[in-house]
Amino acid sequence: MDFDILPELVGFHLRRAQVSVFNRFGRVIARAGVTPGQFGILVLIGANSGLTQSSLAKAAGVERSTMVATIDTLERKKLTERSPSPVDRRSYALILTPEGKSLLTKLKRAVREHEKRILRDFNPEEKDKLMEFLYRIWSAG
Amino acid sequence: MDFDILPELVGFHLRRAQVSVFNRFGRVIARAGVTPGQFGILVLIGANSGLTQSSLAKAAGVERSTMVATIDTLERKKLTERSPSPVDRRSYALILTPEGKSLLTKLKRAVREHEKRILRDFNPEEKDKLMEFLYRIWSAG
DNA sequence: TATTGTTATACTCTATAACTATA
DNA sequence: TATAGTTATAGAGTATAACAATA
Repeated sequence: MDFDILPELVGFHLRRAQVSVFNRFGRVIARAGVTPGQFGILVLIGANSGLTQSSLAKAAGVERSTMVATIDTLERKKLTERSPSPVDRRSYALILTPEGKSLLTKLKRAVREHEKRILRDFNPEEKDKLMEFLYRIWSAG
Repeated sequence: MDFDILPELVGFHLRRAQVSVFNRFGRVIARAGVTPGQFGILVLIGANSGLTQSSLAKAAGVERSTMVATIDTLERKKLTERSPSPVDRRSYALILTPEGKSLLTKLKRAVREHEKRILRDFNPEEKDKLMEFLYRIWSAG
């Protein structure tokens, strides 16, 4: 198969690497019943307890309406809760349940292991360079 | 907003950079009525004229059944054709129409311009390093 | 008037399983 | 028996537009 110009394109390599990493990460955490996207949401709620769905949606880069089903799913799994906001009766203060906190701790360990495997033949300087390159591509967007 | 461990994860930066690049690329070629995925398919057909849907699906990393609708779409746009295979009556020989060839030439120019913009503050050594890193991540998967 | 969460709806991308016609 | 293309179907993931409650 001739891939023509594709192997010269950073977009091609970027997508192929990202799909590969996401698939592997997805398999690792599927055992815990969550997806890579849900992991990200749990991290954000864990580190910003009491935030609203709107600010969470903005941080995750999706619409408010999209976040509704995401939070519904996490609530059904008993990982998060919509607690009433003390200051604004329109909104909820999102928090992790004890089970959510406990699972998040385990997931963070799993993701660190996964990252080590991804970067197992990168030395520390290469890892720094990679992170810097990816950050520069994103921030130029 | 506290992103906690996310900015330490290569998976996070990889995804964020890829989404950013794909969105920008998508806007560039949307004027021509095609998506990034369809661009990739056009490149593969262009460089491997007469290939079958099955081999194309395998190269693109999707199921045969998924490729049906993709080719239907490109055919509706008059960019590709299912011509009869001279050797196997079960399969088609996929080819670009003259319009498909002409559009692909323009799209390749657009993607090269787009790549230049993405990498505008990468020097040649950095670009090589980036491509190498992404290739290593994918090939280790 | 503006914002928060929600619903209804639709569209894209993907997979699995079963079918048909060929090989 | 096995393979190429297809269909039916389902499930993520996403967006837009409109709505009620509240600010």
